[in-house]
Amino acid sequence: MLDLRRIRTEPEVVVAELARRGMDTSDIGHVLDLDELHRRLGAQRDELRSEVKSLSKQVGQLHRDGRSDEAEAVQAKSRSLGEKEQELATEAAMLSNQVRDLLLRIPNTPHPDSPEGSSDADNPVVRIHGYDPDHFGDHQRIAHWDLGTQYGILDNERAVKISGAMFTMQRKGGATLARALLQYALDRNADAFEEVRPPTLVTSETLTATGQLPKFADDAYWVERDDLWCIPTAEVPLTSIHRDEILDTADLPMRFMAATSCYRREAGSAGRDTRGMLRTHEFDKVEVFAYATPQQAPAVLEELVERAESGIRDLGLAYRVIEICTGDLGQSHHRSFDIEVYSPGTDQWLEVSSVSWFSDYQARRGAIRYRPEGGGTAMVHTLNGSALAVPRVWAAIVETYHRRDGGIDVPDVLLPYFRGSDRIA
RNA sequence: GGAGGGUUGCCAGAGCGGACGAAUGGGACGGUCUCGAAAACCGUUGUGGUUGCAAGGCCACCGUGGGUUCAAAUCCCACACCCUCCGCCA
Repeated sequence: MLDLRRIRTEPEVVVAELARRGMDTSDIGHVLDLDELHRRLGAQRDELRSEVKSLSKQVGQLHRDGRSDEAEAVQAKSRSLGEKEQELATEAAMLSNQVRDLLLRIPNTPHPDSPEGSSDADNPVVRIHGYDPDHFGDHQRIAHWDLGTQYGILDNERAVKISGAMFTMQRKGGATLARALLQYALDRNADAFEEVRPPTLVTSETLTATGQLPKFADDAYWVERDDLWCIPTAEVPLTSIHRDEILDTADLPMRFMAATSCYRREAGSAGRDTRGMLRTHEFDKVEVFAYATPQQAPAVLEELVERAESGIRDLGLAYRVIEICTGDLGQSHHRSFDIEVYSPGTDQWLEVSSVSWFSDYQARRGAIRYRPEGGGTAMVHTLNGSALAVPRVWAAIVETYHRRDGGIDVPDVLLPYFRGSDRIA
């Protein structure tokens, strides 16, 4: 959520910033109009309230003095003022809700350094590591869904029987690999991040703080009976850990990490990437997260990118880092980088990590504050990134580590998690 | 799921229709005293909205949402959460 006060004081600047996303900025004008009306009515309401209060005090005094007849007259006056105040209060509350509803749907402003662009086609590649198309042999040019079935480590046919399309099931070494990746990602970030095992069913308030609600309700699973939502990422519960709190500035940056299942309806992408594990309704991911001061945020962003990137690098996979352009930035994002792993079997770059800086956009939704030097309170900045999203990394490993003479090797860094075996299959 | 008890400021805890943004104690911060510290004493100590150049003014907030009243922390209703007991259960 953007700062209403800032929209009020420099609307042209906010509009210009939002225009970089290529979006229609007319809502800013609506907000401004409604807000002005709201403040006008609110002031009138407060004035009436103040009068009612002082009249009420008079009534009390008159009664104590035994002048009840006079009190009655004052009561009557106060009553009629109170009715008027009620009307204004109702109207003001309605306006205030309208302003908030609009504000919740307006996206974050992009960072000045976020590259200009209108779609994912414009996302610049920041760097490429370990990619040489001639380096991969024919045995690596087999898609993971074929290899997975052949070696009995992927059983999507039965996953579909159990849960329907776009669900996946790994078996044997494939299941071990999925779990090992989580353990690996947690272990390598344990030096700086507190491990958390958060709830994965959350309230609407929680899902609103990070930005999924109200606009993207269709993308999330909803448990109607209990009005709870399945998290699409651990970012959601981690961000809300300190919702409605004022953090100790000395504690910042505060870092958390969590391995959780993530649930996505993938509404609108039916029929896309249906084979294998490239797009599934449920998958596991290790998320790293931080609350920071605005001053700390840029360095933390860099650190999160470096951590996500080195995790993929140490697995021996080819990857590239791209920066998200203004037209492709998610609603809540201020600045973002994606890490894409190269899948030799499908000859595609697969997004395996997204690292983002949200400025104070989420913090304002969740009322997460700190005390800056010089007094008062201010919104913290939130940042997060996938340390490792399992399915696509799983796919890239199975393809990359397929041996010419058959079998699939365990990447060196995962050996500690494979119960003494050095083969996935 | 059933029965009962609770929810007040940073914490503990009083208040149960009118002068209560809220006693008292603790903590924290500042000061006096001291060579220094402790103790003692004095003072300060919430968040948000709006208005104002400012000083300040006004308004809201005692779990949440409604209601009664001239007036609600205080009365009524609903809901949420916490605690105890019973049931069920990994």
